[in-house]
Amino acid sequence: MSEPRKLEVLRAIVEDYVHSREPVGSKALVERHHLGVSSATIRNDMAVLEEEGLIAAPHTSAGRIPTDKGYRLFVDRISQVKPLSAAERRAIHSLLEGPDDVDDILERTVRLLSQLTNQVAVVQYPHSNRALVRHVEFVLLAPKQVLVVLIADTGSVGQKVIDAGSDVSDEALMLLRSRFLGSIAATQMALLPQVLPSVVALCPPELRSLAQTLAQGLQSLSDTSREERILMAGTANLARSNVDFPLSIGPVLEALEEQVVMLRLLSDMGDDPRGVTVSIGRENPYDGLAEASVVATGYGSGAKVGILGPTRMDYPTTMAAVRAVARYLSRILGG
Amino acid sequence: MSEPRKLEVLRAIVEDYVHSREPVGSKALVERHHLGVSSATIRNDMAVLEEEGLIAAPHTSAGRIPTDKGYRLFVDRISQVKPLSAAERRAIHSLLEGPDDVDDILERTVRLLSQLTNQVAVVQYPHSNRALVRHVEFVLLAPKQVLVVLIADTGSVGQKVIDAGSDVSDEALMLLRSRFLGSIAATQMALLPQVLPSVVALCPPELRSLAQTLAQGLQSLSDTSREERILMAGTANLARSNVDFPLSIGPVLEALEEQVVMLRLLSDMGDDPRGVTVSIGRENPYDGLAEASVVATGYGSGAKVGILGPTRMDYPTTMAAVRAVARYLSRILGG
DNA sequence: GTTAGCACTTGGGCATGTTGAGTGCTAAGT
DNA sequence: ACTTAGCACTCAACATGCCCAAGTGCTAAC
Repeated sequence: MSEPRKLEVLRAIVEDYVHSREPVGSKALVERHHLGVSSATIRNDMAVLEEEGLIAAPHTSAGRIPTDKGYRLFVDRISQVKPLSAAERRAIHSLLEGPDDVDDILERTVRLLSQLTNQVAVVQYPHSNRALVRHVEFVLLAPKQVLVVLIADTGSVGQKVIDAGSDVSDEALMLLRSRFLGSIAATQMALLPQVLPSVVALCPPELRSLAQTLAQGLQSLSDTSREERILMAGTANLARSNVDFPLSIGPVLEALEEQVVMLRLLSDMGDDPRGVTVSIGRENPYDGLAEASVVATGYGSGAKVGILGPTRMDYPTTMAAVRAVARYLSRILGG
Repeated sequence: MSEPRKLEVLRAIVEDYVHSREPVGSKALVERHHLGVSSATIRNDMAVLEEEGLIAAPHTSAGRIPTDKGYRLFVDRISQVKPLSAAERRAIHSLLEGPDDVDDILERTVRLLSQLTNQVAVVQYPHSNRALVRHVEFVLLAPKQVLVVLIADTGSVGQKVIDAGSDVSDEALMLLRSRFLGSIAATQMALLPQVLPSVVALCPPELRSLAQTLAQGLQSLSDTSREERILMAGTANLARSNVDFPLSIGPVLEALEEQVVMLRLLSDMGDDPRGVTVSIGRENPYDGLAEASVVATGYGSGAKVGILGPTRMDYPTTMAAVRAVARYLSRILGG
């Protein structure tokens, strides 16, 4: 049996199954695709594919459906990236318009991606490592509570309330503010851990403890606060595309609500900004996603965008959409 | 037939149905509740209840289930508020601990409420009308782009990128910042619309246009930005509590994703902070929620907290949980 | 290596029968 | 004027049996 045809058969099976949601048999296959051979030959090929664990039969006399492994091969070696339609391009383009507010852009991006793919779209807040410190503000909320605000030149604002331990005076805060601002303005966020200690060290002894606490606050804002948040949209698609429920949505919704889970999931995936990464079914580390696939890619300086949907999804189109959106996102945010 | 018993029968039906998820018949009713009469009598009563549109039979020889109208009567006149369990009280109490960061608190609140009720919990960002302006910051991101930051004494931070139209100098921004700050620091957010114009008027003519733009930005931050956002948690409960799917979750998820819909829904409900408001099934203005109920109440100075679940829910317990959470929230946020 | 043909398996659809929960009604009891 | 026992009736849910179509695997011929 010829190797190319075997792959061709697998491709046909995947495509038909994704389209029809029903196990596909040998006869239907030769009808819909003009492979130059008869159904009997296909049957032989399918037997081989089944032996190799690429497809499986739900019961004796039904057609075959792709396994996770089958999808994997399909994605890796067979599928061609589908070009986007003109309408889709236009939709993505319109993202370029409007205000440059990061939150706004992400919000619209995730919405767009979910509409484009009919799946749940997920986007991680962009990494701000390369962003520069633009402004620092300390605001006294209560005698012992200070609001620390860190503003980046990208327009992203981080905030955090910290407990100072003892009473804080407005004057002390003013002084520290100008000290910090003078030392770290226009430095990269990523460098804060190295710069901050020296600022603290230079403070008058009686303010050193407070300065230390504030520095910690700033530092935590620089790395954790934003990057560890995600935004999502399109959860309703889970219910829509699964009218007959091959994918039980309960566990999936749980996973989506646990930002920690999603973040791990995303960061475990490669982040080659040119190619998208696909994680299929049980390849996912999280059990609730055993029947789901994640298609994601990096954008900007390492954050992720992607979608989550049933294993039975149109990978070529989805991958194209994710990739295109990631590109535009990189361009807009100047990653 | 005695009026009190009729109500008693309705209550028994509602309680049993909520518990068992199955139509309840006359015989099962007399067995589980010691109403001092026979099943035949109950049957008569049920016929009356059906005539009045309070209960309905899914098909000829099945038990009855409550209608929206039945639930309504149950909620309004029959049900007793259930006290919370000790564990529940403890869980709510633990909300008091931890940092006073508004976002943090809301996040935890909504999580807690969804666990308490096993429903989808929703909370609206608190109204900041009575909050005072604590700080104002203008940050130049690009030659024509200014980031406007408004910080309240509650620790809430509003941000927005605005387009200045023409190039802006750092000096001009500094000047305007101190002008604005001097005029509006410690004034109520709600008063900004009245105060801001005079600040603009007092600016030097060449800066007036920029000042106007900035003032607009500040004002929009003071009212819209925060109050019109909602936070939710527990969407997975939709799938869990509906294994047999009397409630098709697709439309509900759609509604939940549309913040606008949820906001209208919440604000259309009464906001008596002592009592909770319930909107049952088709009473909801939104079609997708025809099989869902919303239990909500106000907290602080007018924002809402609540839950959304299937019409068939345990109203007394749910209402108790919502009310208790709203009280604590009011207390913490000092509404 | 491919194909036609064929026997075999099996889930799904359908028609039919049975069961049991539940009703509504009537007539008798208090 | 209520309440109740009794009974005939209805109907979803379940079960049973049957047939059919789709699909397979195998074999023998090309």
